[in-house]
Amino acid sequence: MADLKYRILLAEDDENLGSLLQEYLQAKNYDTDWVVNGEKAFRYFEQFHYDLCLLDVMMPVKDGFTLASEIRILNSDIPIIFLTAKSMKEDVLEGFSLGADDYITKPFSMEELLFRIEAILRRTKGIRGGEKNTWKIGRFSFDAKRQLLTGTGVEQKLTTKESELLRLLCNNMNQVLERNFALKAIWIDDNYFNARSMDVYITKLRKYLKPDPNVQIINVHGKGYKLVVDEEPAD
Amino acid sequence: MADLKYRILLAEDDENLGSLLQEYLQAKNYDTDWVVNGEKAFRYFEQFHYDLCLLDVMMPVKDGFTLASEIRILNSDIPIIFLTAKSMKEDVLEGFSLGADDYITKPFSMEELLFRIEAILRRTKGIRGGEKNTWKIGRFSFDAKRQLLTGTGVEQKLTTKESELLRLLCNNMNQVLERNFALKAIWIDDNYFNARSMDVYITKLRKYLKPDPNVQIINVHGKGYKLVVDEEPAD
DNA sequence: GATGTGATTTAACAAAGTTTAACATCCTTT
DNA sequence: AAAGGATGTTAAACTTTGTTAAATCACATC
Repeated sequence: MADLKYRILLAEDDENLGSLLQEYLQAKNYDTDWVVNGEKAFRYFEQFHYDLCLLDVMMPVKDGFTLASEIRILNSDIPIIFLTAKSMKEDVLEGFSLGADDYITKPFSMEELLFRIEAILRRTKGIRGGEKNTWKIGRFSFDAKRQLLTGTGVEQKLTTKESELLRLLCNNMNQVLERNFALKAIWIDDNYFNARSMDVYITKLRKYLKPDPNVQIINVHGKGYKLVVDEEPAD
Repeated sequence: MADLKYRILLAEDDENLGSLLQEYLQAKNYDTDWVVNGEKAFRYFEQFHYDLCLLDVMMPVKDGFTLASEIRILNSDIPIIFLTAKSMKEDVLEGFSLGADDYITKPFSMEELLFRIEAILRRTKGIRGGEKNTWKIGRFSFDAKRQLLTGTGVEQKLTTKESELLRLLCNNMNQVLERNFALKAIWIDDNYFNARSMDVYITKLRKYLKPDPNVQIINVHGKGYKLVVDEEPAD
């Protein structure tokens, strides 16, 4: 259970998106190889073993569909998810005929993608290691699935956004959660207004967490936020 | 149970869409014949046996409506689904008067179409091969076929709409069921009023499910709903 | 064809979720 | 210390959803 990592092949030519996705998937404990075109992707696929492919449709050198059909020759079972721009209905449909298991249209949120990945792995492999969805935060306990923050007697129902943000903070407990990363993960678009919106949510979370002075959301100027919990001296 | 395949007649002049649909339906275990105009479609219909017709409205040689009325002369029972471009309200209505069972506006997703097909076959024939139609929801058990929600002593009969909505929620247990998808799947049209109607049904379902506090229909603002069940710790 | 019954939709108002705006404060750099 | 950008905080604006009841529709029965 400890480190049965699934391996993902990610083919995406956009450098920003690619590295972001890789980082995110790594953080989620998927061993992810990222390549920037279909040509390289195929060479990787021949050489290494993967449990799932994430292919951008529009790529230089070799597009995602062509790549998929070649991959299918080598392996008719491996799950394939296409990343595609909106408004390409027909193309997407073409993709299905090549045996894609799913597709997701840009822009998408990280969480969305993760969900699709997990759903597919659940179908093809067994259940996955066990997505974590409850945390202890000082004297609170947070249930992301139920969107519930309990502790100090009261039980606080969280809204979806509050819950998603807190979940990200928990995933990066004691580390810096980068603003941009959180924005892309939750709001998809990291524009000015969404950034301000996120600030508002940070304030809200701080208010909820106030009852325990050992729990803090610390701002790291220009970088992001860090959820820190000072351990109670064992009495 | 193994290979009782339903047979579908698909009449669609767009080559891309046609072949794609055929492939998809084949993959979903429907034995599908695809023809590119109404003329041919009729000849096929005379000659072979089908369980369902999927007719494009706009076709050369013979349009879908004309075709449908001719098919109705030969067989007054067979389910017919029209594929139609958006913005043809009146035409669609005309179609219904010819005894169409349903219609779906382009562009549509494969999933949407599949759901409609299954819904209709569910109504007309019995249940389809591998389709799930009973679920455990916390301490309830839901039988979609008989539209019955049992648990906590009482036995609640559900109306058709209640049952279809709950079925969709169950199919996406613990995931977000998108508002739009549900609307298109159940109400066909995703306009404002139907959306409000759906809200009313969510309230009704919540009321039925209230007796078990571990079962919740959580709203995801702007996205949809998710049915979450907290697993009882096995005591 | 009128009538009654349950299902579904429409209406009306309440409540919650999210974003935007406005202004205060803090950090960093110069 | 001053300036400029980033963050904190609160409240208003706006959008979506919740809930209940009345109106309408659909269908069975008489």
